[in-house]
Amino acid sequence: MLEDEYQLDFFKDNGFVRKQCSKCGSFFWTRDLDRETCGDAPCDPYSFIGNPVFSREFDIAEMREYYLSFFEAQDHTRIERYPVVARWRDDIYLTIASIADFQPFVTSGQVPPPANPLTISQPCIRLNDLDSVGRSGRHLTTFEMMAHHAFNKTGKEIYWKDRTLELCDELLNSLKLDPFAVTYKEEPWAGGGNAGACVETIVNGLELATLVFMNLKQDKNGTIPIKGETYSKMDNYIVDTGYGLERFVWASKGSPTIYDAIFPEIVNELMGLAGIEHKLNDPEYTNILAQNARLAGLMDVSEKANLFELRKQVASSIGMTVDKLATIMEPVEKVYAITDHTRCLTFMLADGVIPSNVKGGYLARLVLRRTLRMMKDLDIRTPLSEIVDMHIRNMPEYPEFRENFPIIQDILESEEEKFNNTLERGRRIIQKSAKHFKKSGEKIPLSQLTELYDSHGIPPETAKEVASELGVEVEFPDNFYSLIGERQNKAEEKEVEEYPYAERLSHLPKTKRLFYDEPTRMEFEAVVLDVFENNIVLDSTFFYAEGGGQPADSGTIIAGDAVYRVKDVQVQNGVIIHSVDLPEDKLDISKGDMIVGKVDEARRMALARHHTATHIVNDAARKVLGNHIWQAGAQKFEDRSRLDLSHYKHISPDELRQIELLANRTVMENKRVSTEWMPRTEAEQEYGFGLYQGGVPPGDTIRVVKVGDDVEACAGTHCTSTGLVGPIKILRTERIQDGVERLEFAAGNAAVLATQKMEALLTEAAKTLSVPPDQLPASTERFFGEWKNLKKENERLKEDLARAKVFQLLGNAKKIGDLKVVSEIITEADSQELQKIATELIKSEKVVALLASEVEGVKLVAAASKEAIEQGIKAGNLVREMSKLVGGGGGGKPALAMGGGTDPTKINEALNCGLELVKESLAR
RNA sequence: GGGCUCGUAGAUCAGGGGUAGAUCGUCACGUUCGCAACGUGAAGGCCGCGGGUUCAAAUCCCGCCGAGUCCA
Repeated sequence: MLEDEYQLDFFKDNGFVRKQCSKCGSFFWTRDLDRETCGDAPCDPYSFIGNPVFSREFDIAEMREYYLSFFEAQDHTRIERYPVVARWRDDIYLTIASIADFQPFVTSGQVPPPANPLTISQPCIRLNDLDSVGRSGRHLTTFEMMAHHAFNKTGKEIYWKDRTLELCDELLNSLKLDPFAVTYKEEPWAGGGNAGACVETIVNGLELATLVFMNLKQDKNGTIPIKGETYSKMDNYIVDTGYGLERFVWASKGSPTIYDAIFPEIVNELMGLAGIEHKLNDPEYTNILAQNARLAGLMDVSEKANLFELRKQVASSIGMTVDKLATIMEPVEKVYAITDHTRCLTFMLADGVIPSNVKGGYLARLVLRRTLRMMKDLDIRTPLSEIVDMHIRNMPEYPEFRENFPIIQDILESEEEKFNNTLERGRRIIQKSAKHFKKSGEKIPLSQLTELYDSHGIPPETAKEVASELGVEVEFPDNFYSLIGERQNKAEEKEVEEYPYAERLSHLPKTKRLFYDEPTRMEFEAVVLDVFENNIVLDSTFFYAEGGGQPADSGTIIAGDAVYRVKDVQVQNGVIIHSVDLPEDKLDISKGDMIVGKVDEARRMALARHHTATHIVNDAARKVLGNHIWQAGAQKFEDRSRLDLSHYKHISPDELRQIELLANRTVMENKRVSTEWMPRTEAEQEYGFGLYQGGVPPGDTIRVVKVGDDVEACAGTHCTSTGLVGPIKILRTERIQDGVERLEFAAGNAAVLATQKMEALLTEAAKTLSVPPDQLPASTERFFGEWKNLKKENERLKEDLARAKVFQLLGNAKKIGDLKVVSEIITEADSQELQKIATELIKSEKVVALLASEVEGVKLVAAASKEAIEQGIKAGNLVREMSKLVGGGGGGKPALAMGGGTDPTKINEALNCGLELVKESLAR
């Protein structure tokens, strides 16, 4: 990065000098001629702790308001916060910075910003420093990034670097900050495919703001190298600032940690619940916290080794043993982390994240379970929802939190229960495993521990605790979790296949989509713009191309005498490609021809019905289940449609009926379905991000479809009024993931057919039982019960029969030595029956049984009573040899063995063989 | 999106090609004025569903359904 980038008039005019930090070597600007270091930690310590930098203390709400009104007074428009779930992005789950609100379409210049310049305080969530939260005194999972943004274009500049620095400096001056305390450190910035110059605003060791001047984009052929990539200049250049709201509040208070600065009431409450005295007015106590925070500011405490080093340093500087310090700090750190994590959960859940085991939901569960684990450690038994309630009370500026509280409470309760179940299950699994290894006297091996964690969610710490209760040792390496990470085989990145005719298509204009203007017209004329293989490109079309979960239309294209069946329609960069069945070898069409297109109306209408029905069902589900319902995916077919919804528990049969009723009511109300093309930003502001249920469409204008109370950005074809959808019948539900429920339903004709099909099934089943359908449940229950009883009785009878046969069979027994050998064919007896008879026979003394029957081939059973076994008879061996003769195999235990084969003509031979074997065994 | 684990009696689980088990709970009987406890006994199983391999599948293989869990 060129140093010219930082030679600003602002610095020159305000008495700044450029210096190089004597410690880290980076360049910075300061008014203090004697300054040698850049001001940032670790080059400078946290000197604001116990020494506030502003004229007065601010709490969160005051500071936010101060900042936003300051920039409003400087001609910025205040913008409402965006959700912490990045609904408008498909590349990230959570909003990680204020600029994320405007990516990708505003930053790329494709869509105008909601205002220019603007100011916002955007709640952000970053989970990458999870381990440091609570320990470092400054890390948070959730923070508000206060920002002012200016979106410039070549020739239309709002303001750039000088004005940005000036605004920052004025803001700080208005807060009565010592002008000599602030340094502006040069730091090239890159991220998310963009880059630019950047200035960090640092005061007394604390970075308060980052001022990014984004004017570069990643470019293979670029000439500007930054951090191993090459970049080139963009036409649009953006002022991207980030002021840490929480850090401003902290700096204004100078409290030992950021946590004590931003939510002191909740920290104190939790300290009380954990039985810790949080004596912030005791100088000795605050000194410990302050020392800890100052030193923690200098190192990365997410690593165990560093944490121990921190403890050592703090302990020695205040004259305390490391162990004692650790016993003081650990619970305090956990309280801080719990306070932070619950605030994070408040934002996530209120903004509609449903905890789950995949995707964004997993992040919520991760935070939630970490919190519960720490609460358990501290023996805090308060329900999570009560702590979240404290946060909600603490942030009245977000009324939506209170509104969504009932659902949040419900989610938290079910999550707590799930976690307790998992823990309970985990305990049992460890106990089992521990018992197993106790027998062999081994330690539980690492492979076992990784499986416990990977498959059952049992952290090795828990395994150690539970196993030690049983006296089994557990050891695991410090880098256990990173080992787990390495075990995961990285999914191979699939290369995006380039469409083979992409180059050819790029010269064609975008196809006019006339089906939007005249949704009921199915026949049209158009001009052929290009033909290749079996593909036809037209200037305009009424064929809908596959997209938004709606399959393509089919139909015919007629060119002169030739009629071609359209089998697929796809869109590539706005150009619609009609793929047709190739009749012989070549299409008899060429550029410039006029064709007639006919869309298959029945298919189109069926798809449109299912599409409109999807919007209706989505809306009904939201009304029945709650505001957190979000479409997680959808697919339409001719005969049914499916809709995946984010929901934290199973949809009950009763809820399902309500949804179905409500959906059909919307149909019967016959509401007009309206569609309208709107500028993206305007649509977002009017309807919110609920628009993006079905994904985020590209482009600066989006098509807004209103179906009853449902408003979505959607490019699909719809019925013109809800009445045309016809009946809606929900067919089934399925849980496709934890936190996502799938509804399958049919609309219109398909709904009637589906109902008829179900009715036919019922009638057929009822016919078999000769009862009317409404008696089916009672009858099936009765029949099933009877069947069970008969089965049991049958078994009992077989046993009785077996017992009855014993006497007769023993009478026919041959004497071999002093053994009675029964060798018989029992007609019609299956192997189970043979077994029972054999078992009965060997209850008598000195008996060997060789039984056979001719059922599904040949079944053989041999059995030997205790005395026979003692004389060397092994039923298993007998059966094995006998079975070979009948063309099969068999085996078993000395007392009882089963076998069989496929050749019934050899039954007698097999039995004789058995007798011979018994003789042989005895002879030995 | 990728990986792993598990579905057996009302509950918790064992078994892992060859006679379906344990503990708790339930019921009956005994003991008791009654209860708890105890003793004796009994009932309770489409071994998740569907295919395949095999003489034989709860057990092995494939698919489906359901539950859990880790990672991105």
